[in-house]
Amino acid sequence: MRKKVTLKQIAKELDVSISTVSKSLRDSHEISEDTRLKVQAFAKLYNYKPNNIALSLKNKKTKTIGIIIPEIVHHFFATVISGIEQVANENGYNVIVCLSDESFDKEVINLEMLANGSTDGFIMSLSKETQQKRDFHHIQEVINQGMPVVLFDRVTNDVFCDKVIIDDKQAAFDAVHFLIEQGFKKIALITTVDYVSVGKLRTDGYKKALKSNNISVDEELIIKIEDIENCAVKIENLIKEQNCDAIFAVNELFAVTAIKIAAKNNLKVPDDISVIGFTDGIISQFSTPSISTVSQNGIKMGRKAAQMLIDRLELEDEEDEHYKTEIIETNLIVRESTTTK
Amino acid sequence: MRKKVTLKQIAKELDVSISTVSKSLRDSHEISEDTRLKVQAFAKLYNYKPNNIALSLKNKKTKTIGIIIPEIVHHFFATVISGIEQVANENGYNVIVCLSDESFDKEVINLEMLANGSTDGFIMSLSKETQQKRDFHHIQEVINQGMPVVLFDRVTNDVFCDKVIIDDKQAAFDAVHFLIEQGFKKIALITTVDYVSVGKLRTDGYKKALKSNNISVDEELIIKIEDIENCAVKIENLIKEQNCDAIFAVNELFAVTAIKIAAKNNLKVPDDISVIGFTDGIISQFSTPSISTVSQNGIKMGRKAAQMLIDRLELEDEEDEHYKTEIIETNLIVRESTTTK
DNA sequence: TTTCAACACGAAAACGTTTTCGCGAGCTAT
DNA sequence: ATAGCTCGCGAAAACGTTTTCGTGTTGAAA
Repeated sequence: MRKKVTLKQIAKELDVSISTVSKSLRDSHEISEDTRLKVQAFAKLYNYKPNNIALSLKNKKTKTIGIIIPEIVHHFFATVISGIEQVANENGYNVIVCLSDESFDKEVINLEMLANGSTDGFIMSLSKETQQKRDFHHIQEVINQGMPVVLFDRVTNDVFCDKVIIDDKQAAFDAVHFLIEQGFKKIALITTVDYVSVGKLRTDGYKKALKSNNISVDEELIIKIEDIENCAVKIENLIKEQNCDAIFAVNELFAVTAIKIAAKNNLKVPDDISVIGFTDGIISQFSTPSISTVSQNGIKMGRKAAQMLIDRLELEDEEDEHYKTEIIETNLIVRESTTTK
Repeated sequence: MRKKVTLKQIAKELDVSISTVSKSLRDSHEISEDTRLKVQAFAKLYNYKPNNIALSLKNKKTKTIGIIIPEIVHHFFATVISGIEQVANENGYNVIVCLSDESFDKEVINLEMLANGSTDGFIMSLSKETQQKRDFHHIQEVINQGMPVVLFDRVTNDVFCDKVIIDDKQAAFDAVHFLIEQGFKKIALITTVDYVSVGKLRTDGYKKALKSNNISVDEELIIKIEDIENCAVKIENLIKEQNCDAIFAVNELFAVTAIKIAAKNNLKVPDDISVIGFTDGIISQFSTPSISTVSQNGIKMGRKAAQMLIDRLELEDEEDEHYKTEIIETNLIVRESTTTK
């Protein structure tokens, strides 16, 4: 087993000082060509690579970005990570991923764990529980310690930092407006409970679209799902009791479930009922019928978030407290689950 | 901005030595209760937390696991990460994720980057390109340096280390055997090119099942997909020209695509043709009809891999070269895409 | 011959820990 | 009174780097 070789060992072998070795490898002009070449040859032979940990300690920079997200088994989050990783890689950064599992405590623990020197900054999306408690002291804490944080998707106004979001309200508005344009009048909404920020915003967009088209909002047509487990019954009730002609769902799980339940009740999508989802994930693309949806462009979101974080890290000198909120454009992808009335 | 406080700063403030502070915080009996409590109170006040990087350097342990996978936007890999993260967390480890993007070069770069002190060991699944080139020197290299490596799913016999796999051949055998039991005779196979190890194994299982049931293997019924882009035409040809009564697909993308194309050609699944996929991902669960499939249990795979790696890390003393290959059991999930003939 | 610059290199500090060892003060026992 | 022991603490090394500064040797200029 050939353990990694250090500067000290090279120095000893070649009978020079550690400084000389270090300088040689960094092509310092202080070192004679003779020595320099000798050292470089030796280093190459033994495959010397500087130890990252030592460098991190010395430079007070880890070149590592911490990502904290609710869960990874979720296509949208996976795409965001993918985007972050691209930009991180292009800039010589690594990413370390922690999952909060939608738990406030885990979010805090992970954050504190990584804040002790492991990362230079964070990119995160809030857990449900955190959004519910509205407790963001842990995030404020790391910001106060001088670590940049970028929030994405599930953000909050209560903490000042860079953010990357989509215009959830506008996107929902567009989707519902599209349905109205196609001639639908009785449009139901399947959304989340209000404390999930994006759910709330999409609900707002839905209502706004109806109002601006002079359709009154019927609360009977709106169902709010708490947890995914028992959503089926609620949706079934909706479909059976209200004979709506279209459904807007705030995520693709709700959308595909609605489609399945419609089929079960002998309603064909899109002939009998049109459905639009949110998030252009695997489900929307591959289900039958494929689902018209609002594309969030997770890759772009991740890339943007990473770029903002790295910019702030490399700026570094004086930190301007001028935080930005970037809005990633969405677009409506029309597929088979919608038609014209 | 309250920067993180260090031992040195505490020592200075309290006018004691660094050693005294360190020992106090670690409840050393060498320190009088007076001093100990004083230091602890002060440390708590200033929210002292030891710097991970410094600890890593000192202990020569990072408590970090490197994960290198082909891509993260892939439900199976996401579940594996999820499983790894669970066990890592339970044991006080962090995970740092790198994506090879199916590229050999990126795999090498990532591996070398992380091998320079950033992680204690690796969990990885080979990129397609790596499997094609059959070049594993980079992996052997880090193993030689004394870093444990656990390979999962896409593994190779050419490198000696711990592995976690499913019995791909057996699982495929079971799936095809199930189809035969249901009365199907003309069973097609949609698989990958042979250098993808798991694709090859599943193909073998398919053939074995046919033979053991005295059905001859018809190469016309087997199509091998190189890249996902142009799989549709090949599958369409298959469905049109061979009137098979069932299809076994080696992943869920192939399966769902087959179903879509069947529908396009006025063949109903499962009435006209039965389909079994591989990988119990989002698609299989939510497509219509839902897809019968072989469940790989990614979470379990990830948990097992992490446990094996950590065991080896904590064993540490003498490394027994006795590498194990764990096999995660699979199970056939029967849903709507299959029926009886 | 003296002076001074250039050259080539080494010593040491610094990053933040933990841990071993040593040392002085105070006490007990002979 | 003195040896020896315990207690409480500090100095220093170690992990692997980079970088500043100092220093000795050499050669050339005055």
